[in-house]
Amino acid sequence: MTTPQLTLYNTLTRTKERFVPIDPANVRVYVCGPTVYDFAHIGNARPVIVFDVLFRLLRHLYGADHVTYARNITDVDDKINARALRDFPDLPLNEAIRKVTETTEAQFRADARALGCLEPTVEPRATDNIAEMQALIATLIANGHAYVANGEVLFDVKSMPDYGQLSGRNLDDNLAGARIAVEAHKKNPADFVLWKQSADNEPGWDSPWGRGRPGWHIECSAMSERYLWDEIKDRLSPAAHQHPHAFDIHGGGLDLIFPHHENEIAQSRCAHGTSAMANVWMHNGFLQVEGQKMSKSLGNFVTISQLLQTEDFGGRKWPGDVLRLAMLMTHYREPIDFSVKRLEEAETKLRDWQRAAQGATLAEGDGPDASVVKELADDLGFHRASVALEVIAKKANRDGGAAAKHCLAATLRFLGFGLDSVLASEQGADEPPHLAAAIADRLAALNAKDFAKADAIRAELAEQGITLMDSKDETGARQTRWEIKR
RNA sequence: GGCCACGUGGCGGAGUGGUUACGCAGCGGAUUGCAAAUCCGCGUACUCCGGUUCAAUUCCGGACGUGGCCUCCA
Repeated sequence: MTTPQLTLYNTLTRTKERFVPIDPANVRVYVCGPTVYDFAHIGNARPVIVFDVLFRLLRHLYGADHVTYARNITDVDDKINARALRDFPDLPLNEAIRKVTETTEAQFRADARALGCLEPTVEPRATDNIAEMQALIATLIANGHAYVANGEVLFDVKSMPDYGQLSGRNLDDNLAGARIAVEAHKKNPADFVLWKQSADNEPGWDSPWGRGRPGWHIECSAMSERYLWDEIKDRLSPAAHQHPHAFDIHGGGLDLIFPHHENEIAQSRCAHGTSAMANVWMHNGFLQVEGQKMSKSLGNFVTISQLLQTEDFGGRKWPGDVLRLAMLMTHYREPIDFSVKRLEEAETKLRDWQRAAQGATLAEGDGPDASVVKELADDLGFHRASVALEVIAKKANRDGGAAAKHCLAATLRFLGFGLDSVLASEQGADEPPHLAAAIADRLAALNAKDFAKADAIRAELAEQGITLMDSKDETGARQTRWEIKR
């Protein structure tokens, strides 16, 4: 089997391109992670899931030990401060902030796990990288790309001739919008903050520019530099050293293209004097909820944990991998209208696959089917991959489909799906009490041709959400399997 | 106002310059004591208006519509 060529859509060039890693032995990916001030909502779940699929695919194509995936945790931010003051008014600010960020971060990790996502290779926190940010800022000042004004350090966008490449907009276009507040101390209205002063009651770190805190964009420039270049550069190939500081893929939501990613590029390229921060820029599309923009005021704001743990959405709880499939049913760059119906469809599909894969025993090294990998390798064509999966499932359901069954199970595992999350079976440990006795009674009734009694037992179980499925074994004796809706 | 996506059957969702996936739901059949599960089969679409072409859902232009960014945001 030949390894398929990976193709990815690059926002920078607005085309699908063959993916060529700078160093195939060290494929490097950075994705903007959450700002930990509140529960992650289902919109946040999309990039987490999409880039998890990319991570899994890269590990498959290049080897699990040859991919570094960094996803940051932004734990310094004015929204966090506000939340800390609101929720813990009696605590000292730093302690209150830690409470907010620690609980939110733990919740985020739990959510990501429930969605079937692997942990990234590194999950750096902004507050652990303040020194790196300060060093980067100092370099930008020394290079003439940043200046101090009014107690702030600002990036000078005019100092970068090709600023705006990623978003495809130039500074004059932005000015025409006239929605950028003009601040007198800025040389140019589009100049953005690298470091800002903190009041005594705000979190802050000492710096050459006074006690303050970093701007948002500088965090990602500093952390990607540290974890995708500085700390691993000794292992990188000579070819990689031809392109110092640059890494392979940078991802995030569509909304981050401007200004966040644009500004990251400006900072990193100007600090290091390079022509590219990352070679490929990938952005996932947005989602709406039941046809409307998700917002707190509309009351359709749904968090991941609400979906998993409460009955707020559709009157029931949803398994994490159903949410995962609902998210992946649509290509990652297309918009999604998130709805109960969509979740139900995902669940139906997942249940079919899990039924077809039931009974397979997997070994550790069992990998995905080539047809599925091939579709994913074409710009993460998950939907086409799921069609390939359906083909395998059909084979598995036919007589003598043991090989297909095994292949299906291995592929599901590879894609991050459980094998029984929407299916409870006799193999499961959670058999309801008295079920075995009820089934035995019913079989006895059937053998005595007492269909009325047998059907009564079946109806009673159905009310408990248990579905019975009769079949016959090789000898012609009746067998009963069961499933629970959960 | 500027920039960027998108518009396919009841729903989800691929794809293609000519023969029009796939899934769900629906319908019919096989199987079943009856079901369920499974298998087999069937139907309906390419926003609108121009243009290019022997031929467009697919290419070009325009209109309309939806969403996003331009300010914190996945």
